[in-house]
Amino acid sequence: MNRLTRGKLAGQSGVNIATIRYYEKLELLPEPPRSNAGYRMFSPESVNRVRFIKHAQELGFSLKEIKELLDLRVTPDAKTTDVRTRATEKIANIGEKIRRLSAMKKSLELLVNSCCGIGSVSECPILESLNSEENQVKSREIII
Amino acid sequence: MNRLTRGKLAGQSGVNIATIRYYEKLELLPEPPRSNAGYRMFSPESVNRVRFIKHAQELGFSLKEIKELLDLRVTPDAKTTDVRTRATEKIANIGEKIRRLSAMKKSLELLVNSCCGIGSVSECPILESLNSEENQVKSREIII
DNA sequence: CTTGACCTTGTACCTAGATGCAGGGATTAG
DNA sequence: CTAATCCCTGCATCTAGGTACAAGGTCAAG
Repeated sequence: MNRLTRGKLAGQSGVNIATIRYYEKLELLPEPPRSNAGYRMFSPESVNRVRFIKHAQELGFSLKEIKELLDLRVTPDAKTTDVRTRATEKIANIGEKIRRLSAMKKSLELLVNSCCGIGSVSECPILESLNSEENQVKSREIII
Repeated sequence: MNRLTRGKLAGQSGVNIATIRYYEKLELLPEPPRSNAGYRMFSPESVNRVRFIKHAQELGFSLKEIKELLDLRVTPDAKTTDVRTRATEKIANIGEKIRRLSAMKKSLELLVNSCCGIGSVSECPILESLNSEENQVKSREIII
């Protein structure tokens, strides 16, 4: 079955071995079965789980939020509508992040393009992304 | 000129007053002029700066990275090519974040859509986003 | 059957980011 | 004028996330 010790899991997912332990404590990783000697035996999918956690952190999610994301699934006992509600909230949340990142990207692209021209560039170009964000919020408010 | 004390800046940008002080120490905020009594007099634009910092944090940027983003501008002394290089790197970095968030969003949308149907849902749907990420990486590698 | 590299647990420590407190001055409302 | 409320500085503390260390058990190579 090719199960992994804690060290192997850490190595393959590119984190410190103590981090695995920490994630176990926070219940980000399911409690793994143990060998006779008491060694943890992680499933190979755990590697993806740890990688996902690291990626999600880089996207600004806290470990608590990441746990919520990982817990989003349809199980026999879970109320389907509840799962759907939570998932929909997350989708909106993620959409907002994408919109903000896009605004930042756009500002930087403007900066790069203006570098070669004579176009006057604002004092702090990236701050412009905030303006476009606010404009979007305003227009949404007007619509609503 | 409508300048702001530290408390006012904190209030208007929705952060704790001590946070402003902390950001000053890290040079995320330019050192403001002082009143006769030694009070800080922030410009109104500082509010946007602080808001930008908070937003960028939610997108997974560290304060150090945020400083780099804020420092991206064309100045008489700065080498234009250098600014452009750094900005281009940031753009790529942000693009990657957008791709990952989009993958996560897609997985969750799949989950929500499958909620009402009979479609079998994977054990942990959001982890699927990783797979699509990796596929993209693989295809890029093949191309390169 | 021993040695080195791994595993176990508990506990202490570290960094980033933020916040609180204390002791003293400035400002403003009554 | 005085009390409340703000501001100043230096220093201590807090949380999240992560690491390190120590004392002991296990396993695999030689």
